[in-house]
Amino acid sequence: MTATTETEHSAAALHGPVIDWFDAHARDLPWRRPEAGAWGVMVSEFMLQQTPVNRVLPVYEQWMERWPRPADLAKETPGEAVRAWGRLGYPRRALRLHGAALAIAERHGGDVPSEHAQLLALPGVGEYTAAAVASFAYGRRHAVLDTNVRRVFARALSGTQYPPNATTAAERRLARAVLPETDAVAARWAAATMELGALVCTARSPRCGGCPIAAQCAWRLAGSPPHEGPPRRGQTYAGTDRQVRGRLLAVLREATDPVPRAALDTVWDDAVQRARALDGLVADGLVEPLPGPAYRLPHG
DNA sequence: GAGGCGTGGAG
DNA sequence: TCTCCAAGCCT
Repeated sequence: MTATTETEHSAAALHGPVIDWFDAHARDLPWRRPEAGAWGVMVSEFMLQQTPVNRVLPVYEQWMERWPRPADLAKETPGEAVRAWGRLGYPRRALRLHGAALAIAERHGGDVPSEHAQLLALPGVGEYTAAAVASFAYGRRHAVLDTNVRRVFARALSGTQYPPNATTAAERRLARAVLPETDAVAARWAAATMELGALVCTARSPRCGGCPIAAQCAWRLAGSPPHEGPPRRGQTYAGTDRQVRGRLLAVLREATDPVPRAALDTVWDDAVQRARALDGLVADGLVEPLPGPAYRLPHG
């Protein structure tokens, strides 16, 4: 028996338990309901990129009520998308979601595309998000490799506590090898492995007592060895340009009229860093400079 | 491929 | 308090 065949064989034994567990324990999230549609799935995926579910929920509800279809968002200025994004973080995602809505309205007749390649061509849609939308919204068969799934596979299949820092070709190969054959089961498997990673096979303290595949988990069978290799670099935040950008944008989100530069000067003492951060926001298209000088969220 | 990019909750 | 980390993407 080849290694690949063996992997597929042992993986097949995981499908049932993991999907059964999902049927019993899946959270009732709004973007999982049928009425969410492909657009709801896409909006949720953008918001969930690096932001926890609990913080996404209220913003998602407001967003979908205000812009129930891509064409509705496409009519707005990008600044309105940034404003409605609120404090979810990484506001470039709001800009990209607005850009994706424009592209969907123009190139796809207002309907979120179902093909992976077409999704991937949209701004802000990478390998993960394209696979997630195709799988969750359209039931297509794709390897959906997010941080949760990578961790579940690292433990259950590879026997390590954590996956590598960056996604490797080996991980993609493994994810494809264990993907169920049919579209419907593959889509269910993708959602189930993500949920297992989010609720049970968590990064800090996994709840192995509640895991449907604990008895087959390669990491546990190896004695739960600690992580080897370079520690994952913790990102410092205090004092960075990111923090300054956040403060500047917070002022502009709250303002309805253009904000004079003098008003922005109060958010950070270091004038050099403040100017650099503001320039960066302008360069990113998150802020529009006006005569005065004054600034506002982008109108066009 | 490494580094930049927000924000806030949990341990 | 401080560290970690949360459904990534882009350059």
